[in-house]
Amino acid sequence: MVKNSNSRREDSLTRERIIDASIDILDGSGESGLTFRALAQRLATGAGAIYYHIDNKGDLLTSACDTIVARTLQTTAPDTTPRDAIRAAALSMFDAIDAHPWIGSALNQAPGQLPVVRIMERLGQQVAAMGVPEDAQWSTVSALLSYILGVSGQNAANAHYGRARGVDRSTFLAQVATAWSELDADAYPFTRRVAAGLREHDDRRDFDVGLDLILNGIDAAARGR
Amino acid sequence: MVKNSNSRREDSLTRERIIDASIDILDGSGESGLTFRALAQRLATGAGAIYYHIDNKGDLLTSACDTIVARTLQTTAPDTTPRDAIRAAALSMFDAIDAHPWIGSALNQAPGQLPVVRIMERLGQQVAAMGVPEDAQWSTVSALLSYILGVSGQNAANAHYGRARGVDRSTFLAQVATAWSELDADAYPFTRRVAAGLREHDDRRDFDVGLDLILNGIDAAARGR
DNA sequence: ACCTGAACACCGTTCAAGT
DNA sequence: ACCTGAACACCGTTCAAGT
Repeated sequence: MVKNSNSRREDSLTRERIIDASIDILDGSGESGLTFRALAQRLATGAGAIYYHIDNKGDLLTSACDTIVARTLQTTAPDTTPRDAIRAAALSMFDAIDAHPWIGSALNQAPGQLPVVRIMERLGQQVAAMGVPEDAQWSTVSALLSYILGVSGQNAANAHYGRARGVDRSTFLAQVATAWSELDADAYPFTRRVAAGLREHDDRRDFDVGLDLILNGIDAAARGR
Repeated sequence: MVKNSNSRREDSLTRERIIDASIDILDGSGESGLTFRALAQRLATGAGAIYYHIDNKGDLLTSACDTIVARTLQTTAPDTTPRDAIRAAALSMFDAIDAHPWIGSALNQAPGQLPVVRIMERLGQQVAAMGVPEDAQWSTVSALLSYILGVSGQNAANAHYGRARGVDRSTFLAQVATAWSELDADAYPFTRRVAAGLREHDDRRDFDVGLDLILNGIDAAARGR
């Protein structure tokens, strides 16, 4: 903080600048667009220079993800009920993944790493505040976290799939809906029944409803004994 | 079925043989071990020959995953309560992912594809049997599916991480636990408190508890109105 | 200490050529 | 119809050489 205050040279290579450039590339071209060559070109440097500041590609992706997660959780309302705080944090994560789909994939590749821990910590503090007994807090938080990461991963995969095929999200969902409606009627009655509605479903609302289901279960267990 | 009954030539290349070989490689060397070159060598053929039977690597991975998922769901007990049937299906999926960690990753890369649909269909039929009203079935199934896929993905990532570092699962978890216990005490009280217990936690039991939480929420909602 | 960029050891995929 | 295997267009990562 004190010494080496601001980088005098505007173009000096720092870990922060590398991560910011990575986020730009990831937002613009998706996960497959982030290569060391593309990154080096954007930063007007050599590919090898990046390794002076970054361990490897996994480190780069996790750090970029962590920047977004930290930013996202920071801007979440603090003084509400624990349950509302969990919901607010989860929904703001959903929105962040909607805006940066690659995060969903990055989170699922970084078990126990900082970005996941940030989410876990937020959940854990609020689960404790909800009155969940101490010996049940871990599994409760795990359940919430798994649910959030599961939705994240699927959203990321949907975005990735759509991008790869060069179609937008809704046309991709329409293709899936068509495929589902053509499945065998005896073996897949539920999937066929649900296929038609797939197009007009609101993912964010579905996420919220599922969250409510889990929170109800937690509340019941916390009050139950 | 009728014509071309059994491949006369023991070594003729078929889609099925390719997928079986892929499963062997994935089980033995993980996702990064599955390359077209390694596969071609194992099948004593050229790399390009595989493309005559398989669209691309994604298709290959999804198909290999689907083989395991189909096998897994097939061997699940049929005549129990809907709730028990959901639990049995989910736990057998957990065990399958434990045995073949790459499935967790494959499932999360194949949204709306056959292996995921198989799980969804199973869940959907039992959710309907639980008495969940029709207009709530989709979001209910989505919640269960997201939870299962979330746990899958994390298990797969844990296995992948461990393999990459050349350590087994428990030493990897021990490393994570150490890192967690060294986090800032003010910012990460929950994570630090939980770090010590990470080593001896039973993932399968945690998964079961979380599942119960969601199923309780579903039961309450189904009876509630 | 920090950066350069060629080189290494791989990938998935294609495609002319074979049978 | 099915297979071969060289070739193409990439990757992440390393490392001698520069400043």
